[in-house]
Amino acid sequence: MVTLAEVAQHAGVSASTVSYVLSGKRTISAVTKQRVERSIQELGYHPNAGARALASSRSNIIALMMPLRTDMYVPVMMEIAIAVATHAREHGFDVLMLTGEEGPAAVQRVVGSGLADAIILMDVELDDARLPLLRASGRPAVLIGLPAEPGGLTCVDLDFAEAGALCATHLAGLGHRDIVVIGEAPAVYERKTGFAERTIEGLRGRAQELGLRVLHRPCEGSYAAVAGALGQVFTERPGVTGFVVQNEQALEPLLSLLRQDRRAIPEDISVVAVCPEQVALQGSIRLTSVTIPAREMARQAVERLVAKIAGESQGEVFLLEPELVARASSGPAPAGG
Amino acid sequence: MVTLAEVAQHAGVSASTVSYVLSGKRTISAVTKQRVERSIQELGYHPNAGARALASSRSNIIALMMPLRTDMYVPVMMEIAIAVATHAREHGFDVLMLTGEEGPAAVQRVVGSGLADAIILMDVELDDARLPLLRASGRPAVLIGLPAEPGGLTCVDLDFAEAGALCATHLAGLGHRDIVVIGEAPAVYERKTGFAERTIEGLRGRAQELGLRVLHRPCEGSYAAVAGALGQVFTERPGVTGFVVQNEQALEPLLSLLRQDRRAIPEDISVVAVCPEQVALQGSIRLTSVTIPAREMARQAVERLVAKIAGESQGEVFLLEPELVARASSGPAPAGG
DNA sequence: GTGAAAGCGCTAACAA
DNA sequence: TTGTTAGCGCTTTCAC
Repeated sequence: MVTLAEVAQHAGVSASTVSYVLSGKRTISAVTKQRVERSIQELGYHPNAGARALASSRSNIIALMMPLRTDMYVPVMMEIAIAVATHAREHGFDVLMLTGEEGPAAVQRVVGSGLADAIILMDVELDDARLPLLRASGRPAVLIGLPAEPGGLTCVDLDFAEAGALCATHLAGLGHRDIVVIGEAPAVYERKTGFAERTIEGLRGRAQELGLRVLHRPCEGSYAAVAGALGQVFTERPGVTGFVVQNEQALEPLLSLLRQDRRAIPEDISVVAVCPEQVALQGSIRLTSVTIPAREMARQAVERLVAKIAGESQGEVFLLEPELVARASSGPAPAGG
Repeated sequence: MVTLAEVAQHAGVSASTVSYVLSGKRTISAVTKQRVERSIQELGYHPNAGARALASSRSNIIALMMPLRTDMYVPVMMEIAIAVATHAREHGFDVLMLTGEEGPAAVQRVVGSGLADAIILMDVELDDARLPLLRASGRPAVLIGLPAEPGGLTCVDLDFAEAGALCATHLAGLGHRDIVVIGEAPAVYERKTGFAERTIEGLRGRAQELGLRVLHRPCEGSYAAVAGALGQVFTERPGVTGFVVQNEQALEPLLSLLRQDRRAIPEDISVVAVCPEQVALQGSIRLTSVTIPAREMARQAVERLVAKIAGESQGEVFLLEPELVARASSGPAPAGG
């Protein structure tokens, strides 16, 4: 293994000079710099991560804590994780992947040991057990999601209330009066992550202003569950003309069932989805949707975190402005109402 | 920050004793051990990861290199990643997530710096640029996937050839004579990851033995692409009665289109999928399938890697035996042929 | 069964 | 602009 000392010797300079060439924390003459860089090349030197972390008390690692449930919401999570890793690298950080299984203790472990300089928490619950530990640790942290009490922590999330409101506005603008929301699985609401609730609240508020009638149905993503929900919905609300769907898994079953039921989209029924753009585009019909900007959330989370590590930022809540893109799945409410 | 020295002082023992209590690498009297453990508790001590890595030249970190493409094959990748992290923790390792963007250089970086003790590579291509670097580094590594030249490297993968063969056997056993394979997107074949090719080869070989006629169609996962492929297929092979699908995305569109086409499953058409179990179970019909055992692959990869880190294992190829589970989507070939 | 002490490879004062 | 040096907190050999 090549060490900094060997590089120094090979280049005929002191160890600190090599270190400073690497870090750029002090001005080095062009010649010296070149000599050192050449030696680094020739010897194939890689700074030892452990030694560096010990001496500088910075590991240049960000911990990313994933959700507890593997099955849920998967594409978004994956997209966020990859984007976090990518942006972290741009700032010289690597990403340590923590799963939920270890529980809140994982926070203490990686932070207490100095393994990670900072943490990003995904899938934050309203009253998340990890938050007290995080606050106590004093380490920089960013939450992707919005707990009930952000108090001092930095949060990045989509403004789901506004997302819901946008759906209501869009459908109302097209003349719909009676709409149904197919929501996430009941388990999601039970876990109290908040985003699903915020969506429906925002939607309900706007619906009231606009005189829309709303029925909300949490629903599993399986074909059978969607079929069941749909059956009930059409019984309870025969006049429904608009669907808002916040449940990736339920989307294809829903479209498929409506088709079987000879209800044309968007002529008879309009559908608006809250989902990642990719999902809105890949199905049997291009869906009008409010995009969940996974990458942008990841980017912001990393930027905020890096700023905090550098001591340049305080706890704040950043809600991304949602955008509704009208595509082929929504249109004017049918005349007969 | 609490250090080992402080714990030692608090417990009235030497630093090395505390270290040995922690590592268990030498016998300690019960009393001493208890005293030390109490001090650790009381002071809230966490061993410093950097110092530990420096002194022991072991980081207790495994690097997991994800695929280059975010969009492809996502649920399986996510499942593997989570399972790798979980099993790694069981062996005291954390997992560093590397994305493909950094390219093969990432291998050198994490391994050269001692950041990671070992690497797991996902989404391995037949002629993967990372492999020479990996071999040169001499670090323990496990590939999930099977390159053209494993030479000395440990590989874990599903025996896709056998998976393909199982599909042929199953359909032949039900009396089908004319089958179509809906494969992965052309891009997957172009990338030469090999698994898709191995499947079709295994299937073709068995099909020949059993007198099956086979048409293979790579296909994008979009609804439109599947519709196009299906149209062609029924023109070229009007007598087809069996489909084998190795393309998660294409599954729902296919089922939906067959339904629209008034072809009943399994009465008119049998469908066998190669996919994760979850995918086979969640759709509109429970699919006969060969399971892609993501978790098992992850588990094996970690076990092999840990063995290699401990110096107990050499390079070997482990192909997991596939299993076909007959469910509702396959049945006897229709009588009329 | 326990302690003393020499590093591990690097960073960052302090000096020049 | 560069060099000298004292640690960073831990592991592990050597000694008892």
